[in-house]
Amino acid sequence: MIETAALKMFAALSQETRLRIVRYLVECGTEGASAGDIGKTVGAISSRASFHLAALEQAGIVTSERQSRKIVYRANYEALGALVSFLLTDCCGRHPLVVACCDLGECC
Amino acid sequence: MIETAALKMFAALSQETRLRIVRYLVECGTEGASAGDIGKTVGAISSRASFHLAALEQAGIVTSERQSRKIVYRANYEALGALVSFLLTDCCGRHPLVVACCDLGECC
DNA sequence: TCAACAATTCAAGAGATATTGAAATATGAT
DNA sequence: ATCATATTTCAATATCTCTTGAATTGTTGA
Repeated sequence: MIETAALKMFAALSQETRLRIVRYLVECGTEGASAGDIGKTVGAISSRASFHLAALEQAGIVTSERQSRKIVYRANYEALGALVSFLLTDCCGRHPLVVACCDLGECC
Repeated sequence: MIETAALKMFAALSQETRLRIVRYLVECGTEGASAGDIGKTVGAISSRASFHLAALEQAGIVTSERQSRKIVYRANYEALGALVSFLLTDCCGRHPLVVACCDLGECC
């Protein structure tokens, strides 16, 4: 993962509404959820939900697909995994204290 | 880790200069580095380095300690570990795809 | 076609963030 | 005391981000 991509992802996750969206979509799994559904869940009017969903998609954290009238959003697990990897490896050099603190066991 | 703390840390890491500072300080280990040293390393004039170091300290990502004339900054490995944990567990629910993508082996 | 539903786009305003250079503070050496 | 070093603080400016409500686009069903 390139630094600029990580910066965009961190920026995307640094906003309350967007972080809630991500957590909700991770729960939703491969089914995903529609923009309207997401907006209701996180308490955002349509334009606001749309704004933040666009930001998340721009950052590569979610994907979107039109399904008839609705647009279904899904978490991009690969991207999230890459970000965890970036943070753990590229930023923290898999430092023992970091590994210990995040309960990763002995394998890391 | 509480959500607001994670939001602050993500915001702190979403800025190029600050991300560079963090990566440098992680390399420096327990010795840490002075503000001037950090500024030169990441290419920032003193006031800018100071501004970003304050932001990182505010977010809990680094600590500071005066040593005679210099102020030594150090990476807060516990906080970074907690953030990795938050991202992996609270945000991604340790989803198999995420775990796989970030090369965490079988233990997670 | 027309009405409804779902979502995005747009414009405007408020607020936050980043950069710079100058001034201020703190420490140590002569 | 005075000076040099190290860092922070401040003011001004520019830019980016977020929110809202209204207008627009796209899709489906009567």
